[in-house]
Amino acid sequence: MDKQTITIYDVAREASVSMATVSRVVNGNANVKPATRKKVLDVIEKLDYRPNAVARGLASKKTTTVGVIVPDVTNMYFAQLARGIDDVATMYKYNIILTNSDSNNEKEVKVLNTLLSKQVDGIIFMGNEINGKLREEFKRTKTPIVFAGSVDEEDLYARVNIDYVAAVQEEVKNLIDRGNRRVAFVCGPLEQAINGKFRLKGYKQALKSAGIPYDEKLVFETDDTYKTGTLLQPALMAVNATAAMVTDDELAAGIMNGMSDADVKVPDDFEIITSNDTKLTEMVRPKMSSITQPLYDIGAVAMRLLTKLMHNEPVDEKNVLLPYGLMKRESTK
Amino acid sequence: MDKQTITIYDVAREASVSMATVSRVVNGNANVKPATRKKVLDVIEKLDYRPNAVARGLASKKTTTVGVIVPDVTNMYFAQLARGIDDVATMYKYNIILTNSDSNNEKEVKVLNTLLSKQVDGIIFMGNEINGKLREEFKRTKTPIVFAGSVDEEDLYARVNIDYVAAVQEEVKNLIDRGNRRVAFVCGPLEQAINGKFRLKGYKQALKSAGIPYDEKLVFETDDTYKTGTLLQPALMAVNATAAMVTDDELAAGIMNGMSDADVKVPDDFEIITSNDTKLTEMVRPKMSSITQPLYDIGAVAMRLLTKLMHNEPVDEKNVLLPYGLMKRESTK
DNA sequence: GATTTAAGTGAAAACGTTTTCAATTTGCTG
DNA sequence: CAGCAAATTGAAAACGTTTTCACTTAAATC
Repeated sequence: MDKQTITIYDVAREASVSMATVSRVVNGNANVKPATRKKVLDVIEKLDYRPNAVARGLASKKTTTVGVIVPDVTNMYFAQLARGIDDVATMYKYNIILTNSDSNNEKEVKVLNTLLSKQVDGIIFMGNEINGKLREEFKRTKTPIVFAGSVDEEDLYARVNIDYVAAVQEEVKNLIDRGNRRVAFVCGPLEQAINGKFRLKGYKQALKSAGIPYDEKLVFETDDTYKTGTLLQPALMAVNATAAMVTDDELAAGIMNGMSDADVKVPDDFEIITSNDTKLTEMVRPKMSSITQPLYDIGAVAMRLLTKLMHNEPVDEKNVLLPYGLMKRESTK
Repeated sequence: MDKQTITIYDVAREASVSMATVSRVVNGNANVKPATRKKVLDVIEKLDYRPNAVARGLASKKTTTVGVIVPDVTNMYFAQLARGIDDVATMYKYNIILTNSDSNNEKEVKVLNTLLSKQVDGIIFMGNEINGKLREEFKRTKTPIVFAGSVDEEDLYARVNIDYVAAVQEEVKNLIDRGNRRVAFVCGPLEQAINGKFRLKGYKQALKSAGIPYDEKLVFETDDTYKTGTLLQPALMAVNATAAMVTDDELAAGIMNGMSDADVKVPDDFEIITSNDTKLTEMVRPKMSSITQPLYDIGAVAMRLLTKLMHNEPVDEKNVLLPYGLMKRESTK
């Protein structure tokens, strides 16, 4: 407990300079005579002095730490985003406080507040349902926030995404063009804007363009889990769907395996296209065709954007859309 | 920038008490008259005061933050551990600074030092090669450290694992008993003690018990990636292996898919057993048989152990071994 | 060599808490 | 109602930095 810590004051005394000077050399301030700098550096080395980041944070009001709120790191989609975030954070000398929210609103609010109390310099938020309470909390803080892979209907916050509407529309169109008249839309909670307002919109637009009436029975609102996917086959068959546009890879994998287990051949009897292009798409058999998103980059760009915000640099566009694509694998014809 | 923050002093003035009293009510200290407590609480509410955790950390020398060093969150094995850690950390009011090391020694040392400079109250380390420099750094800090899913040959640090030797031995024995005379051992870097000293030992012991001579050609040292796994089929066939004990699920999935793509039937022509029992084992086809490890629990128990260390509570056993098992799925006969 | 300017340095005041210690109140006991 | 212990409170000193401002010193100019 009584660890005798070496402070800046010890260094100052030992090098017979003032704390201010030590602080200057530690922070690479130019206004120090080379000779003094060397002297101080030597003492630092000798005493093995390590600046205390907490004290530094209090004095400078910068913690070089950012908060990252994620639904669940255990989901590859978010894990890959998180990795992108951490890598560029490290690049800019920031660290990340990572917290799992389970997309639970109460937890999100709570964790946001503890992050703010810890004086993080910025926040990256993932999660797509920004309801009243949470939005309020977002609004009252001056700490920069950016959303990663998460939409903001109100267009208030910086964020980086792909064009979900266009991507889904395009792929559903492809499905239709290949002869599928009954394309299911299997998604996570519709309350989440990314599903309910964006992807669903793309789905509807594709139907409309093809002159196919929208049939509510074809949309399946789920919880985005593998398990749920495996149980969906009977329901999908019951509505005569011949293809599905799925919004999550684990969910899609579940559906696909459920189909295979029920002897429904993918893609011959049922086509599946998924949305996140995580590693998983390559690991399952058949490999899943997917909308491609630069997951790592979404995280990386979001973090980069956040550094700009934190340093008061101008940002040209706060709604960043990264390019998407289609990776045709084996779950579509 | 000039965000007018409400400090404890503002609250004290407004409630006409001293800072000390405010501090007491904020920290739930019992020695406050109920009436004063209420008065202070009201002012806190009214002013919307939020304690500054950085100042608090400086004064109390506790940051309620722990550092977590992980090779790569993008690997499900670690993601699941991390999730366990975060959940119990939250339970005990801690937050987690998560950093990816890529098992790179230089990065590990660097990140450890920045975590220490940030005055984390404890550290959870994942990674299995504790070489000179890193070990040195570990030794010189008084900050509690626990290893999660990571062995320590020197038996110095608290850690939570399963009995890798026994688990591997048991499963290799099963493979042999089923008639496999040529069982390959496919692992990550042998430099890492968990592979080179523990699992390999179990493998050798199983061979020995069965009177099968150890053949170096049957051990494949890899980098634990899916991609590498997919390329291994020819080499495995070349040495006439009929089964493989694999140390990582993604790697195993790669091998299995490589086999299937080369028309080698799993498990009829080649049996595979993997080691981590991540979600992935259920998603691939055939589903992979695996040594089961309570991944989430390893993380959770590690964090729980760390809280004890941080609070100077006695710990009965610093080398915690959680139970393992075997989940027979479809990649073994 | 006197004067001006720039470079280098230090003293001390923040930063927003916790914590120690002493002082004051309060509640009991007899 | 004196006397004492217990319960409440406040003043002020940490905690380990950064940062401002004024002061020296060294260099540059004429």
